[in-house]
Amino acid sequence: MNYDFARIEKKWQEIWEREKPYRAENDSKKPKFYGLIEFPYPSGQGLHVGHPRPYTAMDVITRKKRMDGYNVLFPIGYDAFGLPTENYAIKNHIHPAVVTHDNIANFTNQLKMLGYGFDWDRVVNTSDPDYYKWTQWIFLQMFKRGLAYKATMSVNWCTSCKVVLANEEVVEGVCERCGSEVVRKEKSQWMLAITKYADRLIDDLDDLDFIDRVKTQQRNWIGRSYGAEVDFGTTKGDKLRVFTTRADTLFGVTYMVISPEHPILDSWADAISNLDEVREYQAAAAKKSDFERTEINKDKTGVEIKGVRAINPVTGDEIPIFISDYVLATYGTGAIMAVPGHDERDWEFAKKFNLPIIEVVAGGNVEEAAFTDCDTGILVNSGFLNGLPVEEAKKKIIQWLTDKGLGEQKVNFKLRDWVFSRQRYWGEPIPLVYCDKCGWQAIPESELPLKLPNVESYEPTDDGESPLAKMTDWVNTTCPCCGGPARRETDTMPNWAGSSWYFLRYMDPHNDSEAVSKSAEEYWGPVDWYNGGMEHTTLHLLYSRFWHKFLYDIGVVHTKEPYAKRTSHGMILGQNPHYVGNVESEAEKQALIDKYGNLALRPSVKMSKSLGNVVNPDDVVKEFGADTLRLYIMFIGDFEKTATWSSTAVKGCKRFLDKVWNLAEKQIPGDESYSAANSAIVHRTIKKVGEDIEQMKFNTAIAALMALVNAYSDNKPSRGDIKALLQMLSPFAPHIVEELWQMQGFKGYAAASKWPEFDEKAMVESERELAVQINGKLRATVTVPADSDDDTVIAAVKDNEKVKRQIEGMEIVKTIVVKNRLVNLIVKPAR
RNA sequence: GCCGGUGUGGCGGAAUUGGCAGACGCAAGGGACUUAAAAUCCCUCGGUGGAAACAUCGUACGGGUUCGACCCCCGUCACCGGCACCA
Repeated sequence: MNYDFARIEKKWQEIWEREKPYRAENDSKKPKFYGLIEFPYPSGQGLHVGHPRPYTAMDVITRKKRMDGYNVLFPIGYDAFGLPTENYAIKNHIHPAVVTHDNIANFTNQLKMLGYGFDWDRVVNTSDPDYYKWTQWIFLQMFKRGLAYKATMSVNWCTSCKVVLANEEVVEGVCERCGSEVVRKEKSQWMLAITKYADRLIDDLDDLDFIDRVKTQQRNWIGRSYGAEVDFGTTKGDKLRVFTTRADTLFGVTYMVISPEHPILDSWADAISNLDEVREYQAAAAKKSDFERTEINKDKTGVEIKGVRAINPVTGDEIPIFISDYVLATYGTGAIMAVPGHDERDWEFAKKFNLPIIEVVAGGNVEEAAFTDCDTGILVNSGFLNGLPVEEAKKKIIQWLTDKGLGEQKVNFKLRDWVFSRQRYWGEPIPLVYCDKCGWQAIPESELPLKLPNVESYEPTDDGESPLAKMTDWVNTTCPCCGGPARRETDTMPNWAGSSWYFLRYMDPHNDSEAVSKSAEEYWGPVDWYNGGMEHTTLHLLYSRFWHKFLYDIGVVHTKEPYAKRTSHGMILGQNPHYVGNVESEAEKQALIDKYGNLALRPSVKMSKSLGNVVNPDDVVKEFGADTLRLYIMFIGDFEKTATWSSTAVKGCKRFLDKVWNLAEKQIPGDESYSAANSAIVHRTIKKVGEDIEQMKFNTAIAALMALVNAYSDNKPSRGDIKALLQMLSPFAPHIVEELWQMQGFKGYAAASKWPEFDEKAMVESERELAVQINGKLRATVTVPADSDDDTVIAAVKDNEKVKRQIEGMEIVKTIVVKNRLVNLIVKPAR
């Protein structure tokens, strides 16, 4: 019979709403467990089927933890500031706060419909003044300690959003959100000095339980390299400083390259004989976007600076200087020493401009290619470094340079400071004012929150001013320092601000005197397990680690790191309607390839409206119920890998729940012990499901539950057998389980019951079937009592008819016995 | 180019980490029940040969180590993700 999921799910959701069984207690004696998921951006489209994957996973984990006796914090909230809402508001002339409110209401309904065990009393909303008061407060603390500073610099500018972007928000030269072209623009911006934390952000990864690909990506993004800065002399008599990781190759420098933006060029202007040519190259480089400059990296361009030459500090040789846009102004010193023999880019440039190539590290052929191996190379043609391996030569030359005052050891990072202002309306106002006399000043903390004023129009201006700039009443204020006239900052914070500390607010969400109380933070922190998307690795995850480290430094939090453990889920893809595998005839296939190109070759693709392959969770719940959706999304495949939604495969999970219903809908009499026939598999399943949940192997946990139910179909389950099944199923399918739990007459919530225990001894069957191999090939199986000793096993094997036939006339030269598993007989023909 | 990952039936995926490859599920085929369909239940389901017993091949490809390899080592190919002139 098919169970009435619609009635049952509604019934239990109402009960949970009323009785709040998932509430976390702030003053509990129990051990705590804080499980976190990335809170959603409340978009107008509502929840899509990608959301339930990480949510259900952490719901299952936290439900299991509750059954293990933990005081669990599993919160939810909304990352509510952001551009899509603002753009929608502009288009439809509705206040973004109203749009946000409606979207949140919709999300809340959808999340409740899926039966998640969130603590609904702790919901946070980043656009709520009671929340962003503390976002502003944290920013002010950074400002007061010099970590927030204003700088005029070349920034990424999205031509469509009309807003600056952080480096992390530019993907392949286009805007991460809207996909429009990103150009460079000179603007005065608030910056956060994340680079001051670069070392700690790398080093502290070592002690964290993050999956490796997250650690690796963060390390690569921060991009620490150890090297040296070296001063080269010039014929102008000044110095040109470079950064290099290969100071050992100093004797091999045959020319230098500086970036087109390098400031030293201006001071050389009167000495440069080909100044027009140089200026022309600079102008051409300035016009290109970063993307264009890196896109054409196959063909290097450059201009020699005639009239000024550099002097190699170790050889005293005069060498030419070039400008080229392959040298970045923003990394190192904006100038490099070129060692074409041992650097691929320099080699390429030297070949093109016919510059000399000197071998200073033996081991390759520098006429054919740059030799860059640091592990095997030995220094040659390098004076006092000759004969040394690369690493030793590096140390020796850096010491030499330091002693002579020509250079020093230096660490460089790819990571840039975080561009923190946005020229948009729907974000946290930056709580600073500018006074002509006193400069930038923080507003008094008593004036927080600095609320967003209502504006007539949210349209950003083409010249890159925030819509707030038009609100002169709001902008004009008095200086908190001298009392004179001052103007408010009109840029707002990026949407990454509110999410950089939200996990702390969940610990103490209603506190109006502190961001989070000391006692709440000391009890709940750090987050024990944080699951989220890989796309946030170098954005939210890095930013929030930075903020947390700052809060640690000023004594707000007691741990160096916000998250003890980080895991990540794979995306849910949709079926590709244009996939060539869906059609039979060759002509149709070719037509699809002609029409859609590479797209036609993929069986599954990202869900999108234009492809019409979007799966709406509401529809799935309506047809199969929330429990089936939850179960299927966990069963769909390896949690870490991308998976493709299959509307037919969902049915299998519904059938499984129907089977469970049919087994348990009638009250089973008796005590709560396991039946003799099922005892072993029940114990095994308890072990398997428990361990699999801990390791996020949800698909095999569910497979084990299905196998258990199949066993119950063969051997009628006892009351105890059913109880164990319901308890193990409870984290995955809480509605049907509570209904059956109640019908069986068990007390309280199944979700509040204690996770069943297993006994290793009870797990093994009394008899074991062993594989019998002859010369490594499977030939038979024998059944022996469990844990039989080798002699018993061998005797049983030799007694087996099939084995007898196989070893007829053979001599057994070796016997391998693997306890409770297999026997391998190595035989050869008897002489 | 560099870093990380993946490759197993028609499909999603298992395999106690070196010990019976294909658990569990989907799809498919056959049967039962039904006036019929749905639902449900039973059987089959990697390839080849064979009524069958059984034999033989089989975890991207080529080699190696081992009594034994999806798993370890060497090489090759393909795909996915991240970074990408970072000196």
